Amino acid sequence: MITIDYTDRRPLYEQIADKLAKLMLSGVFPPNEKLPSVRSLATELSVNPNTISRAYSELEREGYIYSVVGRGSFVSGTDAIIDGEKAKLTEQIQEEIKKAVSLGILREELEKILDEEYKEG
Amino acid sequence: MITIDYTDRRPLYEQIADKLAKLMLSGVFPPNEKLPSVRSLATELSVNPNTISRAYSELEREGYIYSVVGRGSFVSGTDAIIDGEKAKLTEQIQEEIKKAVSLGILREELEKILDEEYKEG
DNA sequence: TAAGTGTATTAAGTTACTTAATACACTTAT
DNA sequence: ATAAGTGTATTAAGTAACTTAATACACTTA
Repeated sequence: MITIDYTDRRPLYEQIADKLAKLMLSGVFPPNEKLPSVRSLATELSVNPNTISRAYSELEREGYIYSVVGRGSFVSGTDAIIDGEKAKLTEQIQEEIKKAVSLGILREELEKILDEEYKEG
Repeated sequence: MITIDYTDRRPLYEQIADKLAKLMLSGVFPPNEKLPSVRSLATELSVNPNTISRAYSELEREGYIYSVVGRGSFVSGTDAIIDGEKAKLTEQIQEEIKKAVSLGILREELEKILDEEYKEG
């Protein structure tokens, strides 16, 4: 479900939180769905439970999930926020692509990046 | 000339290299201009000379500057600087596209932006 | 009651970054 | 020639964030 990329410079908890967020946004974990328990996900990823706990804390702080002692962690509905972020990010990307064009970066270069990032991962 | 932002999560050498790069691109340091010496900039920023040395090494690796023992460090020609800037912008775009993917933005949306910006004319 | 849940604490280990103190070979100015 | 200034390299030590490890607690569920 999640694979850890050890070439990634970011801390594990951040990387795991990001991938979980992506899974939630892609619908693998719909709103109110129960996430894997801290201990089970730690075992699955061969990582310390504290690391998962921190990843979940970050996700909770960002509004993606909510956790209840004794019950588990659950996906919260964040669709409105996400739509806003999408629009903002899209504008940002367009600005950077404008800079790329003026610097003479070829479209093929950017297509190559799209191939990488939209590969599955 | 340069101020250090201690809320920035990146390492000092990277932050300093970035700001120097921007100064070069904005023309504050024209091609072939002599940069501050490792020791003087270290003193000015209250930072260890090794940290400046590493920042300069990064800039040299990226083609922004060239260094000569006994003489100093100098801004490279415009072409080299632009190459460095291209590399940096490409990295930035890749980061944003990563975010786009995790937000569920479809590839087609980004292709549409590319169509707009790379339209001939 | 037993097992599973999130959360908290303390300790130890790891890694990258940073500082510090030197040293070297070289260039420039005196 | 001498002194000062240059980039670069090395070794050591310190710092901070991250990670692992071992427990413990309060709670919920089967």
